[in-house]
Amino acid sequence: MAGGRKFMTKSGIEIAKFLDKRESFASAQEIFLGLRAEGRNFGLATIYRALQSLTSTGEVDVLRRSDGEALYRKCGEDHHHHLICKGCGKTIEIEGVSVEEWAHTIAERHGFREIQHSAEIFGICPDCFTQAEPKRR
Amino acid sequence: MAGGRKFMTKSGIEIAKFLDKRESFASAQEIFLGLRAEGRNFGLATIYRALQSLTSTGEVDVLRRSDGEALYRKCGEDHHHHLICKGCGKTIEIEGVSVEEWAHTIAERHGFREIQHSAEIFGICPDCFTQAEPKRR
DNA sequence: AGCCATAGTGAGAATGATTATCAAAGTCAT
DNA sequence: ATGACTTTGATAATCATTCTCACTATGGCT
Repeated sequence: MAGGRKFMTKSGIEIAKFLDKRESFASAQEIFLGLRAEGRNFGLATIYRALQSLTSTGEVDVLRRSDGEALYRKCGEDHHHHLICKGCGKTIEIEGVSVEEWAHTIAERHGFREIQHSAEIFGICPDCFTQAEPKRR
Repeated sequence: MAGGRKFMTKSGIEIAKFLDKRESFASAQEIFLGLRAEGRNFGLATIYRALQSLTSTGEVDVLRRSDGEALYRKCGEDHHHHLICKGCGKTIEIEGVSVEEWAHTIAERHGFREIQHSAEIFGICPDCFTQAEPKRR
């Protein structure tokens, strides 16, 4: 079920590499600017295209910031959830067996099929908590 | 912690009532059109303002559709999660003690503070499953 | 090498939700 | 009714994302 390696264009590979180096979620615009800062000038359209492709194969995870902007991150391919720092954006992949069970149980109780679920935890990481000042924004 | 009743404008009250009658999440645009269909012509700006106010007091829940559009729903004021039908949008409020515990445990293990979490379950409800054809869209 | 077919790129336009403006209309205690 | 203040809503402005389309790179094939 885990999408296997799919064909990826040259720019797609570079964009994936860029995400590999980050430990936090990044918006398409941040990726665009980040690559530009490295001298790699991709068009926004290319970035969005690559991101779509990467998310469709499951190589990249997406989630929505509260303002609706999409954030992307390169992750392990197996199912997992995230613990995200509201200060610096640092993201930790976590497992959630109890969440899986919970979703399954609830869904069954109500007769729902084709279940998916989302579960993320947000908070302030120890670094940001001690430094009164968050690293980002 | 649960935000108490806050002052609400006249239109805000009408918009809240409109949401009261729905059992599924609605976008701002849907609310706009729905009210208009009832002969209540509010400006979009007014709808968005009321929605902001309602969500800030916790009277209305927000979540993001996969395309990033915000969806609103009048809910019980105590903390809960949602089971949402991907077919008709029908939404059921559910509790998730195990999720709360999970979030708390994980956060503590990593030293995170000021924890929040989100957890929703999506699936096809029994009605939509039997009728091959979903009610909405 | 030269040539075609096809996929990939990117500047800029188009879309669409949300937010900001701001003048006009409503509210209310005096 | 008067003035101080709030609410409203038509419209313009933002901003992320998607679409267009001419142009370029690529890969086979001779």
